[in-house]
Amino acid sequence: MKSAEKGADWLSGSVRAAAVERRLKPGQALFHAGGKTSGFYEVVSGTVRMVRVDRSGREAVLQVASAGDTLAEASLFSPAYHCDAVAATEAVVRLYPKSALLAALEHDPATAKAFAARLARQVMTLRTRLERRNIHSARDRVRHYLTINAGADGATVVLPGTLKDLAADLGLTHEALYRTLARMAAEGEITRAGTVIKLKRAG
Amino acid sequence: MKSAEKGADWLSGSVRAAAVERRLKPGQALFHAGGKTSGFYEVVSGTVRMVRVDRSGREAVLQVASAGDTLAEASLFSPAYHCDAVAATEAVVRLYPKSALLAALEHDPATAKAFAARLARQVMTLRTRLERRNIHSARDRVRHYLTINAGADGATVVLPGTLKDLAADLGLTHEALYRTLARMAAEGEITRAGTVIKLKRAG
DNA sequence: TTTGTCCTATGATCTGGATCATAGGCCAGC
DNA sequence: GCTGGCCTATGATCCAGATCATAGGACAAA
Repeated sequence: MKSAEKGADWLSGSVRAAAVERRLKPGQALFHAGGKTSGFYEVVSGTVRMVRVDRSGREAVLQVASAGDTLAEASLFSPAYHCDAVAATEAVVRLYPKSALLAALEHDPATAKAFAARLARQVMTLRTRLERRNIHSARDRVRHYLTINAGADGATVVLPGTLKDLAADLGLTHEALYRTLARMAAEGEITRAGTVIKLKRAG
Repeated sequence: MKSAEKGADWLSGSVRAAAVERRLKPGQALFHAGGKTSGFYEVVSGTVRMVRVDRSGREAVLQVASAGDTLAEASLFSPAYHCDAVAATEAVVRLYPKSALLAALEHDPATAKAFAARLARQVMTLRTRLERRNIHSARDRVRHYLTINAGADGATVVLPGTLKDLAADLGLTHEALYRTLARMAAEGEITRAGTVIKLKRAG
């Protein structure tokens, strides 16, 4: 593969070829609210925070993007950014220029379809994650996660990261998650070997 | 069923013209996991629940769609549904046939762009709502909401629904929200007249 | 007018998860 | 081998928000 063709494999080669990488120091801004949009970004490494600041100086975090995440997709369809993006750590981002992607959307139906498909899938998983946060009990939240992420056998879940990562994803402290998993295992609802969890029959 | 050109104004006329309405009784299924996908839906009235059931019979809700919401967008890019959709109440839904939308994506760049734009905006707001749920304190959650939803003056928020609706959106009980708003008003952080809230200078 | 429903509101109590503290295991780098 | 950092794990305590209860007001239907 050509070096230029790294990153998001759901984008067509021409769009990926137009991508530009940029290195950021902690605290350095990627763009500011009101600035002219130049495209959307993919985080290669580090983390970037999107922040909205109101007149009274209060800040509100809209998103924290880590390696692999994309950000500011909506800016493709708007002339100006509507929030600030600031590197929270040393970070590398890849810019996919607006013009390249919009041109692809116009002239290349396959790319348009792939782009829409990715966004639709993101909407789906975000809705699911949000729905999970409506569950109060830690145990039911874990059940929800396991049920939805069970593999082809409908019972086995291989965690994509550490238990701490999962705890953050579930909106629990890691302590609460450890305890919950321990209890579920003790009561026979699951069996566990490291980050591989198997759901057992209910009842 | 009449296919008047109502509903989703972000879709081209030709797609809207192809829409089909369907009326559901409580408990009636809209589609089942594994079934061939026929398109995506918009809820006209009532509420529809998307549910995933695992081998052991456990259920997990993926989404609860109410009037105005859309569902199963991702099914456009997949041959089979991956969950069940069941009406939770008497409901009316509008089906946008897969073929019509996919054809539009291929041949009509404007529609493709509008569709992608809508999805991108949804991704953005969902990410923001999810981020908000990471905030533990009720007060900070309300602040986050107000800051992000402040109008052009950066201070005034007109709620789109009732306080109960807002409480649900924030992931709080209505009692907790009432108390939090009362305290914020008492301490001069906000002023409130019904569902119109004004942010005051930060303390 | 009366009844019923729903939103708003606030008091009293309870609890599950957050927080704080401690410790063992594992691995990378020195 | 030793050290430091991080993940895993569990105990003790605390507290914000959930839950339960009660009540006034707005509004629609009967």
